[in-house]
Amino acid sequence: MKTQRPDISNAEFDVLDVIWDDYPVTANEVITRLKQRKEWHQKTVKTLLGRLVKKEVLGFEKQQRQYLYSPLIAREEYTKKETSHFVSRLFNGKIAPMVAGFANQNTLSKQDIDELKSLIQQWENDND
Amino acid sequence: MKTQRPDISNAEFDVLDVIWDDYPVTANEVITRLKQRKEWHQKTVKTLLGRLVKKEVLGFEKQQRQYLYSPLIAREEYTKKETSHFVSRLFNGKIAPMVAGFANQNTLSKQDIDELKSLIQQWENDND
DNA sequence: AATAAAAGACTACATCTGTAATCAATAAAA
DNA sequence: TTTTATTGATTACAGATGTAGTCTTTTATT
Repeated sequence: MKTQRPDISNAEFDVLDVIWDDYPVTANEVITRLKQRKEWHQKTVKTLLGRLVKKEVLGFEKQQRQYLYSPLIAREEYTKKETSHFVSRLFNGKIAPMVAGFANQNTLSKQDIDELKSLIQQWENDND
Repeated sequence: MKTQRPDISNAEFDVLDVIWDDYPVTANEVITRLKQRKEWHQKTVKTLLGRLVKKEVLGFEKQQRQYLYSPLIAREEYTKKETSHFVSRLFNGKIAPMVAGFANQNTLSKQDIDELKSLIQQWENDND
């Protein structure tokens, strides 16, 4: 059984993303949060919420007439899987070339470097 | 003008991927290469080639009755842009958390670590 | 020369996506 | 209590995508 990733579209991801920030949330709160970044009609957001529920990416419980949505997948789980998938498709599963490409396209800060060093340090502690 | 990424679908990417390996190529050669990894009808491959041409991701020149296809975008260009986009969407543009997530999901080899170290080394040489 | 095979062009069609509008049920307001 | 507003459910619809099939034009074959 291959590790499966739920198929989340771009628009759906934007919705999920603000829900991960803090949940459970009502549809209205989601709409409000998205207003900061997107120019979506509320109906659009509701459609996306419905699709995420159908895809079993979101769950909800009723609070009177409204729903309180919560993610059924943790952000970390999702990003880890997507990253593996991405690196495996574009970089043959090799992380260094991806970082190299990123560094070549973007500017790395001292902090980025320090964090990477720290990761390496940790790996070396675990693997001596 | 925002840096634009040509919109290449998953299936289209698989086609482009084998073309990047070596080109120019005829449709038949592309079909042959893809047989190793996909179970696609040749008509399917031809459709994808046509769509990539329409999207100006591939160019071609006639060789008698056949076409010889070549990419109009370098693999490196494409992967760099996709990576930036990916990291910015899923990790707020921060590369270290993405590497951390990857490392947590996958096993890093000594070679991966060495390559990362080397990248850091290089950055430090350039930024002292 | 008539026929078949092959290449690309065009067409097909179900599903997914982006982006809502309408409908039905219910709660709030007048 | 009749009206209105609000919530989720259902429907809409064009363009993208996966996955081919048919049509037209050439080039091989017989």
